[in-house]
Amino acid sequence: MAFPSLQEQLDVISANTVEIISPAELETKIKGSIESATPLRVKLGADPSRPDLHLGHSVVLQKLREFQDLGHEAILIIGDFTAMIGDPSGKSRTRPQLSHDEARENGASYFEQASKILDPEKTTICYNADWLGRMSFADVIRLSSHYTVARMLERDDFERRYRSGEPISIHEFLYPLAQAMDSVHLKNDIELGGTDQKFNLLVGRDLQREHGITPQVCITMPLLVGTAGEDKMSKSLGNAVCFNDPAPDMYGRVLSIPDTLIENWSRLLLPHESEGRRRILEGWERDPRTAKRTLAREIVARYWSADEAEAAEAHFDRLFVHKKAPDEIELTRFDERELPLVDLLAALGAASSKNEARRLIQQKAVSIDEERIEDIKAVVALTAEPKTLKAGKRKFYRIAGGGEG
RNA sequence: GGGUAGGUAGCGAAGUGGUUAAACGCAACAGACUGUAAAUCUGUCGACUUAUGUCUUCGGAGGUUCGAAUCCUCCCCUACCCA
Repeated sequence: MAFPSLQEQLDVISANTVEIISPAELETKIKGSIESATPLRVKLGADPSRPDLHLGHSVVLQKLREFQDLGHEAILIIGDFTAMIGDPSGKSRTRPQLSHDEARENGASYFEQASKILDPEKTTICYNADWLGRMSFADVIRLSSHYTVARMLERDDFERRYRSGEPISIHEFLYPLAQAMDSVHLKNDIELGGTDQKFNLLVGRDLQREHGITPQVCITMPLLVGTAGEDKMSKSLGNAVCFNDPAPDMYGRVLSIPDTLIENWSRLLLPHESEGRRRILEGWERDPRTAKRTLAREIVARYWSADEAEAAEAHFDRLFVHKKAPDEIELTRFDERELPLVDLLAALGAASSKNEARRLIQQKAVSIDEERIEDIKAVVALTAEPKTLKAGKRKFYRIAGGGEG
């Protein structure tokens, strides 16, 4: 196929990037690609130990998609080998060591989710256990001799942890090398990653060079800030919007971001040519409410559908703007004819303990059929006719009793 | 192998014999406010009971004491220094 012109490609590729190492090499590679009519091989590593993709992942996936649309080859590497070892880095010490099957399964799930952004037909998937798993201990030692401790400690988080006295396991030093081996194996032209991957990407570059391969160009993308507006988006921080979040949840979560994030999210998460993106960027300062609603609808539409986005918005308005109960709530039927409210809340899962249930009641958070209940000893009559129970702002239940149905 | 400093609730961090279910901060939850939020204010934040009492918690196991997160013994874990 014919590739777009050099300038066209450079414009698309460099949009939203934080750093390109190096722009000159990128240009050379693109030129070569056009001349030889050969697509560039663009690598993106995927961590299968966390198979829940969220909007943060989409920033980099989107960039990979842009490469695909330019006619280049997208290679998704599932790090099944590294996941099998288990990565204790930093806070998540409980990160599980996955079995090979689990890692493959998660990898498949990752690909399925990523297909909401990527063109699955044009995506090559590799599993790095295929080559890393064949290395002998001697191979690993030889590999590790390419890098020094001092250079490893250049990495931001290693340096920080070392200085603050947090443990760093030896094998963590091997992760960048393992990832770099992927680049040596694939002989890819470009590697994408978030800014937190910069060090790892550079190791790949070095290692390729030492193996006599033209070093990859490293492209880093910004890390998306999470819904709370502070830290980067991450599942464990609870500030993520996941690809698989139900449409109404997704809509609500996007709508709850601070106004200051509207512009950044729109730039990073909506396709360039999108009409909504243009409207938001033009008008968000004047009317943040409308802009944010547009943003939320666009995002939901992308992962679900336009119809579901509309429905999610209607649902949200009903619940939070008009403070009404949602249309459809699952009905829970009890055998008893009456139950203490406290027990009821615990049984429904609205509270994790009876103590917590009492607290909710005392805090005026519980109502039945729009009627607030403040007595912690209240007993609820369970009739055949369902009642609507509300606990807090967003927990709704429909309850009914009487075994006779 | 030797030494030093540590391991306290989801996280961070006080507390070194009793009035400590354990200060304080963050997170979380609820209420008020609002365009959803954020910010702010108020409150809650081990469990069971609802009355104010019981039970379980301060790395683990024992022990001393009327009484221990706090003292003793052994063990496990982490960081740093020396070898």
